[in-house]
Amino acid sequence: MDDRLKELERRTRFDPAEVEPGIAERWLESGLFHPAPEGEAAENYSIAIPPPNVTGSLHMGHALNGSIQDVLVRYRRMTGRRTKWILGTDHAGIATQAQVEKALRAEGTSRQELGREEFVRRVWEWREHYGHTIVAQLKRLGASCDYSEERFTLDDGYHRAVVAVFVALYEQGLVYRDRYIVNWDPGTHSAISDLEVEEREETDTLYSIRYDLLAGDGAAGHGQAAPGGVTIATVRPETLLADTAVAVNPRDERYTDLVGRTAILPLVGRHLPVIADDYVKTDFGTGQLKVTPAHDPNDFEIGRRHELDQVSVIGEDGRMTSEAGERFAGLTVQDARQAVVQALREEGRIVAEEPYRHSVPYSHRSGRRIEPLISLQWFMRMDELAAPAIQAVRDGAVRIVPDNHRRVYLDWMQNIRPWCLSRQLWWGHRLPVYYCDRCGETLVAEQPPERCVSCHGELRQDEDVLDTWFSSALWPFATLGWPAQTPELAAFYPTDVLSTARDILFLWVARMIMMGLRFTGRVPFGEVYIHSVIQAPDGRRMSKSLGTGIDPVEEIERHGADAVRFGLLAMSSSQDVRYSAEKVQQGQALANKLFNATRFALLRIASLPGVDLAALAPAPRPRTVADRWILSRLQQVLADTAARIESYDFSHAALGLYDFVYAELCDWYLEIVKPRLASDAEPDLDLAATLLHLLRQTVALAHPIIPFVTEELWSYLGGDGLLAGAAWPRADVSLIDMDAEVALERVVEAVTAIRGWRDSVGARPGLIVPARLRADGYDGTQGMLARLARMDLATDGAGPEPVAIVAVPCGVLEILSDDGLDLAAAEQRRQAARGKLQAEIARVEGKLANGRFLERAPAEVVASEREKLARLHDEMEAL
RNA sequence: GGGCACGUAGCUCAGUGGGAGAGCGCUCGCUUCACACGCGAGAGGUCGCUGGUUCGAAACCAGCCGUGCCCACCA
Repeated sequence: MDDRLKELERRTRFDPAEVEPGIAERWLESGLFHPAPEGEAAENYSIAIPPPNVTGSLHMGHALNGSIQDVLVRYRRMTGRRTKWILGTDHAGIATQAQVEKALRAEGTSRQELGREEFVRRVWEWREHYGHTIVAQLKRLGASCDYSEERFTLDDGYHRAVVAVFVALYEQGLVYRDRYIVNWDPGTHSAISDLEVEEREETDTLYSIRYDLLAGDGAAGHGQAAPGGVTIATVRPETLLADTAVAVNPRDERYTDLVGRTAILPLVGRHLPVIADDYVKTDFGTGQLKVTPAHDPNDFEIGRRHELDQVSVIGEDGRMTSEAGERFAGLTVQDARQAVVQALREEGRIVAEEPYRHSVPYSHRSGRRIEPLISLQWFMRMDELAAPAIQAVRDGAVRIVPDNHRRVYLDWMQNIRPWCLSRQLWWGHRLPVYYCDRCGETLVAEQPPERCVSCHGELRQDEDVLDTWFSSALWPFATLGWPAQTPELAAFYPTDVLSTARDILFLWVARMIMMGLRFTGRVPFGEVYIHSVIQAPDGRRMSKSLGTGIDPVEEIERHGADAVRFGLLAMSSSQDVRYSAEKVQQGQALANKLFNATRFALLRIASLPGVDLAALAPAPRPRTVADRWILSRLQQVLADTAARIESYDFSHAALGLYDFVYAELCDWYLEIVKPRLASDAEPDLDLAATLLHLLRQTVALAHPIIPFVTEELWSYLGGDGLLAGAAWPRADVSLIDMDAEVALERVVEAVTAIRGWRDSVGARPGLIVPARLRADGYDGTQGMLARLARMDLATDGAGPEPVAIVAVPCGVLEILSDDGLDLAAAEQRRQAARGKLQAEIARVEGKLANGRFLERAPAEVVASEREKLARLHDEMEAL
């Protein structure tokens, strides 16, 4: 026995922490993860990783998606495809800037103090320091990304792609600048897109407020209030200061005579035209609406329709502006609300107050309440881009799995709205937009122009940066060198699949499809796989702030990367799932089981007299029915696993593997062949070759799911090179043997029945019980039955009368001695079994006595029920 | 307001038209010469409720109850 085997003999457990890092290192050094950019995308296999935030660390979502993508990538690599998993990180504008600003505050400084250039330099420094954490964690997970070509959404090449796209879209008229109402986030001090807003249900007070009408429409008695007036309802009285109209529905007969008159804004005295607009609901409140174009998205639209003035009373700092009047200027929105209510109350204008439940917009980024404001921003018109992206999903050029997300995608795309692209941040792709202050010219260009083309004046670059998702939208092709037509682009674009959770379906996936089609003329990926969201074990969101997060890295340290991968894959499904520590445990157990099964087989084979393990060629050389059975089962699990991986059914792939290794390979096959491996027996070279073959195929089959332990075992099983680069074992239909499967199923059932009986009569585990088998279909399996059930089977049919009978498939086992058995104890159990059987017989008999059943059920179902009844009667007989 | 899921053993989940399953937990028994992160045997379920379709429903349909998520501009 060589030294490695001796060392293996001492390792009674698989210790992940001991071997996993070393194996990861060997993979990286092998170059297997870095394919040459050759061939065409159609024959190659590629996945672009959803780029994690550069400041982030691995969370459960990353761990699950990393496991999923790695299964796909490792499987394809083993099937011989040239496979590339494109890796990189996202600069994550707001998130990263916020982190660095926080650090600066801790240092007692701020980005304003440092200035833009220095601040950006500091962020790059930060990225250098902390930006590699998550990549290192992906390596630890075993993710077989192409680490030699890590991209970053802000590196030079990527920036060129972003600028080229922005300029092109501007020239095509899709990107434009507008003073428009945006979702202003006072927390990040920036506009954010609709998708970054989350609505929260809150209870506020709904105030009904009376506005006077100008007497005689301002003709006579100028400034005098007319009787009656209008009553509006609002939850935001502070915005009243910015009202510029009152609106009613044109079909609202109560108010037709009001239209065209003038209301007087309380506290301010501004004259407000009463206008008619379809937006106003006649059945809500009084049917009279205050119109505040500068602070409400709906009112903004009404304002545009009616060319109303825009008065802004809330500033970007979330405080009231001077436009709000001396009395309120400088107050926070909250304080202003109280102050306005107080003032209105003093004037007796509040006619009703009631609690009101409604949804309030909050920033997904900062958690602050969104302040709708009018602001000069860059936008992108989406309808023209959406049309082909809708078509691509409709006609299947992009297939969304599971397909219930398809409609969600289509619905959203069909109602798509302009995208606010600009962000008032410093960290990101600065807009390639240059203004001439002298003549007002706006230039949009890839290269910064020297001077204004019109007047040769000085140019000033726009201060804003692009929404991070704008650069992310280019990910599948910008990472491969686009706009240059690189070999990488030819070899790996379009990618094959995009795997992600559904929360970024619109934010990212839809935009990639639109941009991919627009700029490469092709879909960026053929399939989108939407995976589960892993919730905390109690069903809540996993989040740091709730304290419900579970750190996958800690789990890896505790249980091994294989265990975590297996667990996450086994948990995953087409819907959200709770984190299951048991599944991880199951994965750890599987790794250990496989390790020990291999260890056992190798050590036994090596100790067979005259056998040279190194010279033994693995091959299926079945000699017994059990050999034929396990080889047949192996083919089935090979085919199943391949099919399940290809159809994104990872939980069944993982659990099917577990079942094969545990139940069939270890519990039955290895137990059955143990005597044939006894070192004092004549060496069974066929068995040795078969076992080696079996283990090598099993380990290869399991590799995409649990790569570390299988790689480790591969080195003992004499595989050439690394398993990560080995061939996937294809199922061989010629090895499928239904006769052997039937025979073994029968033994398994019989042994299980006999063990149960033994337990019920209190037979000591070591006790060999004399018995006689009177049953069909046990040719070639009697020996294993006797040994596994601890029976001494009589060979002749005659002999003593049985003292007890045990039912087995297709017959009975007669027990010939009651030594060491408490037969009476079995009685209760037998009664229970009889009761169960009786009920079942009654059920089947009832069925067969039902004329309608006989008449309408398919003939084969009736026949099988008849057979079943006969079998049940036999079993009853035996009992 | 609209949409998508889900409700099966104590827990987490499979099962999509013909005798209710797994892992964990629980009970009992085992140092059986790979693994005690092990082996063997068990207990435990009116498959949310009510109707319907069907010879037959955990599965298909409808309604209800409960839970989760997404989308949405009624002040």
